[in-house]
Amino acid sequence: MTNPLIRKLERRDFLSEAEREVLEGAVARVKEIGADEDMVREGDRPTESTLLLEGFAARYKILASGKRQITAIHIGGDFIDLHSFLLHTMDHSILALTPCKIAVVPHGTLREITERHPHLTRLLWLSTLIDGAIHRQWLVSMGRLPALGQLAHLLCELLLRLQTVGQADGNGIRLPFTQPELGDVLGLSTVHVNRVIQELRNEGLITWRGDTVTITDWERLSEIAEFDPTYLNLEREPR
Amino acid sequence: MTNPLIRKLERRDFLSEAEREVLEGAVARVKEIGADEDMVREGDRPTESTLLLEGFAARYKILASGKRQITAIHIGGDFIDLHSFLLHTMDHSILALTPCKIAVVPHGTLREITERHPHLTRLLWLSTLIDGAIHRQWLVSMGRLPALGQLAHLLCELLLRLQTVGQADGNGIRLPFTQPELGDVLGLSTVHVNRVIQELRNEGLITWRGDTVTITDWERLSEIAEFDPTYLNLEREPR
DNA sequence: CGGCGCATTGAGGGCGGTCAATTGGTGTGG
DNA sequence: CCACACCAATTGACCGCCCTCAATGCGCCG
Repeated sequence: MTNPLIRKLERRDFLSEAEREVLEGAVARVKEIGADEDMVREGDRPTESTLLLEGFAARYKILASGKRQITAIHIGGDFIDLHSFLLHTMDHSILALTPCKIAVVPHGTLREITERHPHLTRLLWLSTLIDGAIHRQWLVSMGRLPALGQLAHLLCELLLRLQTVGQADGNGIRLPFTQPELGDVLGLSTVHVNRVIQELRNEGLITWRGDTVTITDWERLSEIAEFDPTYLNLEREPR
Repeated sequence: MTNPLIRKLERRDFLSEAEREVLEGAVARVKEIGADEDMVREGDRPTESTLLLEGFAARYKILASGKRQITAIHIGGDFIDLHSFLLHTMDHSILALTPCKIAVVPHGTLREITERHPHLTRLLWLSTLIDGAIHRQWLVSMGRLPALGQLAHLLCELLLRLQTVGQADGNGIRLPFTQPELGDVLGLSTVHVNRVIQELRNEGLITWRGDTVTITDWERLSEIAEFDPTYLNLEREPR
């Protein structure tokens, strides 16, 4: 199996054979994580970073009220806590939403990459910049879109991101999120998430059976979401 | 005047004399921008990045409804669109909230830094990671805090960030934002921003005269905000 | 002096929250 | 094998935070 990070980076730039080998060689070991298990916890100071190979993971913070806000959803190919390489102390936790397979990369290896492989370093940097661009887009959706548009936007984004790593089936994707989890992503209550999902269904924009979501009317869905994929940086060009 | 970026980075790590010189030398020229002027526009493909020396700037997107969401506030020392070095196409615009003095750094110079100065590269990368951490915190505030807590959190954050670059006067800061602008930051209406400010005032937590805000009760303000500065990465340690 | 945008205040309405109950699927222990 | 617990999905009733609309006063600038 090809490392999905390589697939993700090659969607944005060209990797040399040597660079691919460095990436493959950076993996110290592969680990399995159970669903609902924390991979990293707030306050930790990890000495290695984890690359998500399979499964879904989420960054989150818990508030004093017990409420939870999920700030990112990660899929195969995402270098989940590459951040901790430079940020050191985790200011949030990361949770496996499904059983996950992860590759572990020691921070020492990452440091060596920054010392010896400038182009590869730029691409790793790029992947964290794309994370930042996604954060900004979520801020826009949360701040200024009604709940319906916000959910529509999330679905548009996830379809494109999953397509990028070959995990979409046409306009259908496997989305193993519960409605309470979706509420924590969107900053909404479970009840309201349920109603908004039904509205998208009733309008004929999506079908949602079990954990499989199919976008049946991309045109109208992306219009409701005011979706513009620029922020996902899907252009392949030298970086 | 010392480059405030150097001050910002030295708050997080130690720079060598050579590195300081590289940073100083990276500036191609210094420019002045008028208040309310766009520094970069959505869709642009800049060939240079801008470092904010003095003033306040904001990243924002405009929606179909005409609504605006500000996704970041930048202060002196922030390398505003360092992102464009790797992201290439701007997916949002950047606005000068006040008259600004900026330093222009060509992308070619940044590329050379990544080729020759790995440690400095890591620190520039770090500064974009801190931006990302701030985005995540804003997501938490927007999603799960009531308006009062959200505003309180913004004030706590800005006080610490301005202190870091020596722009605070004790617990007082100069905040040249209008209430409509604040609304676009917080995702609230102007009317509600006004009411929430008054509540903070009436509770004796802050004073707000002209564009000078003083935090008179940090204890209670940070409690309302559930403020934890970890995400700002104010620790000085090797990166 | 007149125009414009910001700060402020009041009135009324709606989007989304809370509380609560029902249904159904799943896992567990008696 | 069933009783029971637990959680996700769904629905209804009601509530409240925050929005919209509107008006007033004020400061700044042409």
